[in-house]
Amino acid sequence: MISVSIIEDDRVIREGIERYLESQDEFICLLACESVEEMLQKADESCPPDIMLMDIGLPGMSGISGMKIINERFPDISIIMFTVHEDSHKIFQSLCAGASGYLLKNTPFSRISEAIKIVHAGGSFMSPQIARKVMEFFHEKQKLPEESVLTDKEKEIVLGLVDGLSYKMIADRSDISIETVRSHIKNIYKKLHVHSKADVIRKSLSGEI
Amino acid sequence: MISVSIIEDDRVIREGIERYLESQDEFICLLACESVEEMLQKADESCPPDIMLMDIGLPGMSGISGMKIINERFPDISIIMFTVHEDSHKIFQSLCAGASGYLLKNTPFSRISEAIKIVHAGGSFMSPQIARKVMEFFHEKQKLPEESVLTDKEKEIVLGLVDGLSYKMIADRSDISIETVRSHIKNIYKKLHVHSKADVIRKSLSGEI
DNA sequence: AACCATATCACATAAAGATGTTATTTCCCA
DNA sequence: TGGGAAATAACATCTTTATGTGATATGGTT
Repeated sequence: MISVSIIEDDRVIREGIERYLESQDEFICLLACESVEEMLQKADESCPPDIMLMDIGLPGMSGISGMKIINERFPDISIIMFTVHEDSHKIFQSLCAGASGYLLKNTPFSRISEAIKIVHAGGSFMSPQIARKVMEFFHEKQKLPEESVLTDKEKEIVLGLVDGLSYKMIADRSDISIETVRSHIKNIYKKLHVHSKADVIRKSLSGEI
Repeated sequence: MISVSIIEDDRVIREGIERYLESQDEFICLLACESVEEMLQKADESCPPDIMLMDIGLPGMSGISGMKIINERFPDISIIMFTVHEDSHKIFQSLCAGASGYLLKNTPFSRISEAIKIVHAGGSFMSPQIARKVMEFFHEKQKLPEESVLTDKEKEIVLGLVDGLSYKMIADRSDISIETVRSHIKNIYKKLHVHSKADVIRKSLSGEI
């Protein structure tokens, strides 16, 4: 018998899952709340669930913040995120915060119960779209040997941008005119196919340049 | 109809999978080889399979080296690693080399065909034990939880900046006015003692926020 | 009830950035 | 030896940022 608690603000979804799990012999649904706050208030410290199924986009405290708290207070609970978010940031935030599973909301009930069983058995489950993003995260690490297309001068300018300098400051530091800095930056943008300083900084810091 | 090729040195396993796939209407098995070298020699350049199922521990060239070559020569093939290895190093090597799926050899046929279908549809699949290791990789990343001075909303804005969005785009994404974005950013700058987007991006990417 | 942090929005303005066009000089190499 | 990057620079123009001042609404704290 696997005990499960649910945090999900959409009543229809919450009660749907609750009823589905209750209809299965192998599950018992301890609590179904609509916010982390409610869960924290109602949770029975002496009898935590095996699995917590929680939404990310919750009223009040976000699921990601909530997960950290729940993980601290109940370290034995395995948490499965349950969300519409396919946004990479959210996914990696969730994984870093300690999720043991990541399900998209379009997942059928049968799959949800399967994921719960997998996680309870010590495995992890991600919806295929999520798994794809996670795998792509690793793939990118691989395409480092991309020799920079930038010239030495251009790299020097990029370093200035990364250091947070303005065009004027870069010009002073390299002892060239601000117009030359502009010129270099225009070329850098063309070569990297970007249109803002932010993109250059991000690419540079993530090792893409 | 999904076309599949197999590289697996164990004849029993190889032919077992081949026969199973051929018995299903939705699959066609193009090639079943016992080494990367054999595959490379026999492969029909004009008609690559949709999916390549390959072992890691192969005679001659390893599956990981082979995957890199296959990925280069046939960039459209999605590769599913199929192995007994639960060794983290092998897993991450495979993911970095471009795998789209990772199945343990104890996976039942029905699950294998399911994984192939998922990958063919653009998702990814990992056996639960593998998914667990991948997730644990991220958990470790969460070392020192330095509490940010920023509010959730402010963090949301910061993410927008890091993504290279303009104020206008951030406003649209968060469904607030650009004036509110300005307002948040002013507060963020004050809290972080910075005076430019570049500084925020750098701090954020280097984990200072 | 008064207070404070948060989130929202507006107006204003100076500074910085993005982008196009054009031009000169130097140095390499085919 | 002439063509082509690379570095330098100027001018123009439009967009985006940075920053101040101020206002309203909400929710929690004291």
